This record gives sequence, structure tokens and C-alpha cells, in this order.
Amino acid sequence: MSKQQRKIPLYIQIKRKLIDKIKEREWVPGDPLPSEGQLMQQFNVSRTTIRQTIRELAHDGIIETRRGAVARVKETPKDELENPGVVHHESGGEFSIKVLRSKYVYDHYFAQQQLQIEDAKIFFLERLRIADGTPIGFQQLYTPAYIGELIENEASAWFDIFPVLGMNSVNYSSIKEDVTASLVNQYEADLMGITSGDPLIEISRVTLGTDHRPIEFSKTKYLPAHFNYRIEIGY
Amino acid sequence: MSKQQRKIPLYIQIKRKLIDKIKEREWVPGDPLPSEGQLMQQFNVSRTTIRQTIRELAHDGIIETRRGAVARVKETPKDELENPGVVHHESGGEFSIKVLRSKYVYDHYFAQQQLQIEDAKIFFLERLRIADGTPIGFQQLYTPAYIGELIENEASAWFDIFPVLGMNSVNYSSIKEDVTASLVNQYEADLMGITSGDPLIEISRVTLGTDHRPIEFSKTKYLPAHFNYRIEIGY
DNA sequence: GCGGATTTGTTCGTATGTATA
DNA sequence: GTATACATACGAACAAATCCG
Repeated sequence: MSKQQRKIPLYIQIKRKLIDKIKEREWVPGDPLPSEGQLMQQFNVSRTTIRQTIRELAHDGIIETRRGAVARVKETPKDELENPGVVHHESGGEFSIKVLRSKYVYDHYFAQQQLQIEDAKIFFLERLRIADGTPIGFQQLYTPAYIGELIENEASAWFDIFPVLGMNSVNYSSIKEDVTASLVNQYEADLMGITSGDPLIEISRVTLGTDHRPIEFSKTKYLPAHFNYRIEIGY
Repeated sequence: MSKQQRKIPLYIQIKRKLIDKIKEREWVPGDPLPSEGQLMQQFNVSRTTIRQTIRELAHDGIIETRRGAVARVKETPKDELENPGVVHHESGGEFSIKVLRSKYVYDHYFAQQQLQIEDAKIFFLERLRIADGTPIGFQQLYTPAYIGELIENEASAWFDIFPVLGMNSVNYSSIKEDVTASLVNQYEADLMGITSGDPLIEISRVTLGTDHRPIEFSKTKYLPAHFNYRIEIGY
């Protein structure tokens, strides 16, 4: 429209408009998008621009494309399929979450470094993972503030962050996890109701978004008896 | 070039050629790529095609692009690009191996079960993994006898079994690893010269050959301070 | 099941804006 | 400040897969 708005590329503007329609559930998974020709007319742009929009949406895993057929909104993938290769397994029947702390911080140097952002507001979440009433894990999680706003309200409702991110159209391109073992300290032992000195599995994770910038950093400590980490390479 | 290859889109062919140069370390992280104009001439294609190649490489996180500057190979540790998946890392300078036990057994029920062979001779190997003179890990390894014959003579010479298998043309189709934590027992503590009660990372591994039958089962316990387990999904 | 119309995938050429060197 | 190089955007053509009567 105006000269100010022209800073944002057309293909990004159109991409956002299409994502909005999916977010607002005007288009639900499985629905066909308009054809490229229709989109060209609708937004009054060239095929090149529409194709770049479509390519990005497909690359981000938001839509699925096939030659000769109109693009469709992607069916939300199952949790298991999102992590091919690695399977976490927590044992127990009834799982729940207790939120210990949830706040925005400005001065956490280590988290800022992990998230590669400086002097910015960071959302911090500390939770207890509970199975059948017994604590089995202790989690500290950091995200940039804009992600925190998406997840903080229901921080006790979700067990795993990735489905929540997916529902908010925040996709990731890679996950890195470091696994090590440590002894439980007094603070953690009291929280989990165990004896100081027991061993824990400690998992540090950094998740990168589709722009390859960090969107989440977390450290989780599990009781080995209730947790198993399985890696499969090949098939 | 040839007629056969023409099925593959140009931008994919060029992408592969560029990735090859990075894999072969002709271009190392930080190196600039040729400009788009140079690539156009070199491959005799249009700007559109080169741009699609560049866009994909950037989106995949293999190169970094900035407006006005030539693209550069992204700073990424080499292991990760070549073998996305799992990286073990043992810290230390000078590594060595001490063989504790090396023998053929007939009556090890658990190993027979893991290797899915019955009433057959199994090769058993127990080794200490040493870094700078200090034990950092304790490994028990089982293979079918025919594999044992290939590896037993030099059991103190190799640190990792897979290169040895590869040199003997024994290939694998998959690896499964379970990671957990445990407390060191008295036997292990004495072997590694540590205090009973320290935590260990425990990795159980089953390797399947190209015929999908097990060729190796092992259990290794590491001192967390000297070991790190890294899993990467995506790239 | 066949065949034409539609739609996406690839590639060319060209032009302009904007950030870097 | 100028030349270079990348980012965006237009138009056009053909190939390949799909869709529909």
C-alpha cells in the first residue's frame, strides 16, 4: 500500500495472510488452497511471487504440494513422527505437570547465550514432571519472549512443548540434545522426594526454528528408573 | 550433461555438486562461494536456477547468505554434516584400551537372547576405555563367533568397533542404543579407580547387519565427566 | 479408461531495489 | 562514492502430473 509498508516483501506478506487463514481455521488440515492462478489474481502479483510463497509454506511443513494438484493444508503430524530417530520414553500411567516458576527474565546470561539473543526478555519456566503422583523429572526451559507468550498460559497443560509450538505454527528445523548423568542435589532431591545422591539423567536441548535461530533451550533431569532414552539409526 | 541425468532438475544437480565440494572440504566453513554470476557461467544456467540452488542451501542451513555479500559455508562442525544423527564424544587427549577378558562362551543366556542366536558360540570381550591414563569407561561386548574371530586379535588396538567391522567388509543396517544412568558398583569402581556410588552413563547397544540379524551387542558405562552424548535431528 | 483442460514444477530472460565491499 | 552482489519481482514458456467429463 503505502511506501512504509513496502519494506516487507510481497511473498512474506502473502505468506502471513495464508498462515492467518489456517490459524483462524478458515482452512483446516486437508483443505485445498486456491490454485496459484487464483492467488495471482487475488493478490495481483506474478506467478514468481506466489511460487515463492508456496515454496516457503511447503518447506516449513505447513502445506503439502504435489505436481499437478493444488496445495493442501498439512495434516498435523503425530508426535511420534516429529522425532524420527530418537524416542524418549517416560514410564508411568497418569502423567501430570506442576509449574514451580514461570516468569520473564532479563539478566540470565547463560540462557541468553544459548538462545543467541542479547539484552532481550526471556521466558523462564520451571516444572516438575509427575507420573502417577510421583515426581520423575525436573525441567527448566527458556524461550524468547514471543514464544513464551504462546505457551505460558497453559504451562501446566502440556507435557511436551513441540505439539504446542506446532499448534501455534512455530516449526523447527533441528534439535540438538546432550545427554549426561549427574547426582541429584539437595534442592532437586527435596522437590522429587528422593534421597540426595541418587543419579539422574540430564538432557540439555536446543531447538532451532526454520530460520535456524534458537527458539527453545531446556535442561531436564530424570530419574533413570522412570526414564529411558532410545536412539535408532537406520531402519 | 548426458541425457540420462536430465530427469533431475538442474538446481538439484548443482546443489549436490556444491554440497560435494563442502563434504570433500574443498570449501571449508567460512569460505565464500562463487558469486551467483560466476555460478551462472560455470554451470551455464540462468540466475533463477542458481537462486533456487542458493535458496535451498541457505534454507537447509548449509550456507549463510547476506544481501550484497557472497554466500559463505556455515560454521558447522564437520561430523554433523556428514553423519547427522548421533555423536558420541569422549573427552581426553591420549586414548587407550586395556583388555580385561576376551573369550568364547556358550552359556551366556542374556547375550544369546540379544544376539538372537541359540546354542552357539559367542565371543565376549571386556575392556577398559582409558583417556590420559585414567579409566573413563567400562565396556562389555558380545558378538557371534564369526565376528569375534575378526576382531579378537587386535582387541586392544581399536577404540571403536565400527571401523574394524568396516575394514572386514562387515556392514550394518541399523544401530539401536538405550541410554540410562546407574550407580557404579564395587567391581566397576575398583576397576576405574573411583568411589563406589558415583553415577555412570550406561549405553546398551545392538547393531544389526545388512541381513537385519544382530552382529554386536554391547553395554558400556562411562564416567559422565568424561563423556557426552549428543543427538541431532534435522540439519 | 481415455483425453483434454487444469495445475504445479522447472527454467529462461529481464528489471529494479538495497546492502556490502 | 562507486562497483559488485544479493533480494525481490515481473513475464513467458514448456514439461509433467493430476483432475474431470
